[in-house]
Amino acid sequence: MANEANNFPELISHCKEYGYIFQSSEIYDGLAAVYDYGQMGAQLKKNLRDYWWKSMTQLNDNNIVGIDAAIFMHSTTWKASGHVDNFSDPMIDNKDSNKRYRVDHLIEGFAEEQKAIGKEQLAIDVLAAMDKLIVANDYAGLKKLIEDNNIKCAISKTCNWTEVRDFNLMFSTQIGSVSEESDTIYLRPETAQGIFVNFLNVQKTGRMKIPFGIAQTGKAFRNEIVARQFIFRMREFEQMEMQFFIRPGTQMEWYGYWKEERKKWHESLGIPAEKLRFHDHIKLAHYADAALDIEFEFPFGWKELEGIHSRTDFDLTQHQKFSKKKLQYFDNDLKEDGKPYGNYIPYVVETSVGLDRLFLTIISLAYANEEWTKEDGTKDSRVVLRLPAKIAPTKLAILPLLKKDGLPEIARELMNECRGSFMCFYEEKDAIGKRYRRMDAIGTPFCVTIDHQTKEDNTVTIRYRDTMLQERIALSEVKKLVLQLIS
RNA sequence: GCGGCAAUAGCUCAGUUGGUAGAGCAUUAGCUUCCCAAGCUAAGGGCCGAGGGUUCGAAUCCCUUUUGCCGCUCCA
Repeated sequence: MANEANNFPELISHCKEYGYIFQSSEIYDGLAAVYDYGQMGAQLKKNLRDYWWKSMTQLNDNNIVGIDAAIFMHSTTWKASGHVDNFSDPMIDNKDSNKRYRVDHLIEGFAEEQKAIGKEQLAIDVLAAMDKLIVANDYAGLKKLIEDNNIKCAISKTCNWTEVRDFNLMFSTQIGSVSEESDTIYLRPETAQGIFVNFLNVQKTGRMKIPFGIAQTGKAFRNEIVARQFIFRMREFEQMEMQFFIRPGTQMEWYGYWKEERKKWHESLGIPAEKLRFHDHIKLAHYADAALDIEFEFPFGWKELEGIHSRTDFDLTQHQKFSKKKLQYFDNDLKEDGKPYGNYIPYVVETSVGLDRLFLTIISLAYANEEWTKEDGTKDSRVVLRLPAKIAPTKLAILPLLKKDGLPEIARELMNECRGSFMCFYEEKDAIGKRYRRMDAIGTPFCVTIDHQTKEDNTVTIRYRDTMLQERIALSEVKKLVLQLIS
């Protein structure tokens, strides 16, 4: 039935055609790796976000509260987190070997070689020129310096270089007066730091007792050099993450707990277990003592959907150091020896999902271009989005069979009854079959049709998207039934 | 970033050796229609991704650029 072949380009067209996703600034030829969500997409994305938020906070047994921190943060935040220092060096690529070098390392290496063969003055001159250019941020000058001295790639032995580029992943801007260095601020490259800097605020004002979690959804920004595959890797994206604060030494236990818990959550959205897998990180980031990805099999391969990281006390320790404010917790629970655990900086286990990636996961699973043979032997087909009813943008389409004989009036009445409880769509144009197909294409799980019989016995036809089956139910039961089916 | 392919209406595409754009579907208005699109009538919609060049004349040839997909690379 469904297309087994790679239907990714088809899915991208469908997303555009039915108002799910548009390229940003499309009338100006677009902006690379930035996308807008349309009228359907925005609602689906909101439903996914709400579903996550509710299951993390309202329905969770583990004492989790939500916050909404600003995108702008004090610039010292990113010094503390390591984002500034680890990624601010100009880089250059060799086009033949595809090897990437830090520009200063490349030139220093050349100077060492010159020194070794006795050309000390040249080495000194080159290094002096480099220092001047780096201070001036003169990237074109650096490239010229490399070319003028015929500095070669160690692998390809060629001098075929790209432009010199700054590989810092953070976007920067100015706040207030634009002239002073200290006014440079960054668009957050991750939402996590907004939680860490608020750790004590939340713990104290919420009287939170360890273990507890702080959840947050929000935009983050990364100036990716290569950003591709539709909405999978975007320069502006939305994260849904939760930092779970725990007693030191218990991190592996909680890491294991959240790993399983989060996989189950994805399965609760109808993602088949065989399309999900864990991928343990071998090379760990500077902040983690254990890390894994929950991967999904996207149309273009297995890729990260969510990250689970045991971040130790790295972040809170760093913020304590840079802010000179104590970020510790007093644990009154008693140890085996009868004394309280006392003061400590909590350890953290993080769960972090990309909302846009979850969106892509859900919609790529839902999309199907189906064909079948009818009883009379003719072919029939439809394009359908089998979105789970609980997150579908529109839940119910209300369709008068004809736009006369008082049928629209009954339909409008039902619309008014239901629209306060869930998203409804009213349509009286075109043949009923055509309207069903349109609802299939945007993923509406239920359609209710009002016909002449409705006027006689107050019953309607409800038609199910996935099975295409219909049944007759009481008009008065519609709202109750749909509410039950979308919960 | 490197390499490959591509860009014509909302979508899928056609456009012959260069002669100032077409189709199907979709959309809108109306008719028809008592439950699964592709009946009827009419209408709207594109200066061919953008800029420059060659030419009497460019969607078509050349250059630059933007955007997308694929492979490699990258992803603290």
